Amino acid sequence: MRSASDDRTARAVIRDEALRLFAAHGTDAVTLRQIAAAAGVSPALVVHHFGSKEGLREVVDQHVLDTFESMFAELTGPDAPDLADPATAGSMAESLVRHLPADSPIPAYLRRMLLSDSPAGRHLFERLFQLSRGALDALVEAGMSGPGADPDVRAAVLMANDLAVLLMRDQLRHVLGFDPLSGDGMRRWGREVLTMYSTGLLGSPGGEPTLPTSPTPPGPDTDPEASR
Amino acid sequence: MRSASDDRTARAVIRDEALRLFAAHGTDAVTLRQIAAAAGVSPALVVHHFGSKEGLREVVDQHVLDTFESMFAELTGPDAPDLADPATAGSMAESLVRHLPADSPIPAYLRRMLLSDSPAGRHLFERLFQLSRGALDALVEAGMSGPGADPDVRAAVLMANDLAVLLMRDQLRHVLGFDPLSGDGMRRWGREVLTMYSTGLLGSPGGEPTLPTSPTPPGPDTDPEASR
DNA sequence: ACACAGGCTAAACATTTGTTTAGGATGCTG
DNA sequence: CAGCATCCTAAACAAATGTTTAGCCTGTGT
Repeated sequence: MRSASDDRTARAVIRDEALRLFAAHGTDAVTLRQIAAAAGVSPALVVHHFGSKEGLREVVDQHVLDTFESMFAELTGPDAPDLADPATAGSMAESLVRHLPADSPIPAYLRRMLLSDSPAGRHLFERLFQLSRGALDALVEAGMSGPGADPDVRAAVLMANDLAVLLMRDQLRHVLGFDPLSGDGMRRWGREVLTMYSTGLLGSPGGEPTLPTSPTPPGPDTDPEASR
Repeated sequence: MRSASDDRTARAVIRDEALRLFAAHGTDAVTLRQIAAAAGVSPALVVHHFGSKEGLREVVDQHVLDTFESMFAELTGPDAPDLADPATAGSMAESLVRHLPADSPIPAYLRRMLLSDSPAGRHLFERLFQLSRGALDALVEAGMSGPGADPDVRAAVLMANDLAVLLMRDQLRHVLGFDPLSGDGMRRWGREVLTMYSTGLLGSPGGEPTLPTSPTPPGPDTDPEASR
């Protein structure tokens, strides 16, 4: 529901409530009457402003995509944070929740877009893949990663690992007991991931006395084959 | 539609077609009339056999869960394959598609279960987490992995990385150009993941920065590393 | 032969859905 | 004030959905 004093136009209120409901339950599961009720207007007004439910969905889609793009413009823009600095080199999912209020419905909405096979979802996924591909190149440039046997696949693996937290956020919170996208959760999750990225599963993290003997991984190979 | 000679009972045909349609489009998006048409029966017969659409959904759910459990019984059973052997130690998602016909709707159905927040989905996720937790213990026991700073989180990270391929299968196929859960795709994907798990992103510390050119085409099933 | 049970269907039903229609209120402009 | 555009609503509408009703058909046991 909206508060009594709200400087947003009714159109904006409808759009925001639709975004919230779509993110929580999926576009198909939400009815025009639910949206209208949440926005405090009549169902007919929703259609009046957006033409149809599909029209509303497209406006919400674009609104979320615009937010997404403007948020990542500063990550790839002129003064982008240094990817080589492990303090700033967070995951894409982390960057997302860090730039948004904690109760923002946008991460959940992006999750639904990524899981759908709509054109918008595919476009978003391609954008993220480009982003990951560029990030891998930057890591290689900085000497923090090898290109792998197949750089495209390596970039996809890194992206998949990253997005997995966003996609399974609720289930992970349930089994782990904390939200992996909360401030504290991101630290705990990120520590394991960074350890894995830097030394693999066997690496010797500082301060773990109970580790088995094996001093350093054999490191038998780097890039046995060229990229395709 | 069903072929003329089909030894399954109509009840089984309905269940199988419902599974296929549910996996492809989601339970809510599929109507009783679609299921009936696909099974070649009347909508009323579906209700006659299963009471309601919800009853049908529960039967399909249980059918898929039974298949899942029986499939993983042999992975944790008396003569379980050796987790320490890299030739058999595939991911959970891999094991799934390996034990199923290529056109089975079950992976897609499990995907939808994992992404839903239904009790069945949560239960399945917990089962997978237990499985992953046990697999990590076995890896540590075999000296192939450290426990990490936080074993629960490490097990969750490994599981998330694993399930990510299942959840984003279609999108990954779209950007990579191949199905990461096909036989060939699993090799290409698994190679990157195993390299990462064993040595991290940098490989051997003195790794050469330039890509060696190699005429070797993709396809050989030789594992490049994996000490053993 | 007869009754009867089970697999099965056509048709109707109640509800919900997105959408349209017709018009009310309010404020701005000549 | 008159005219008019804008924002908005109540009510009706058509289509689709899950479900119920009533009954057909076929095989089987007595």
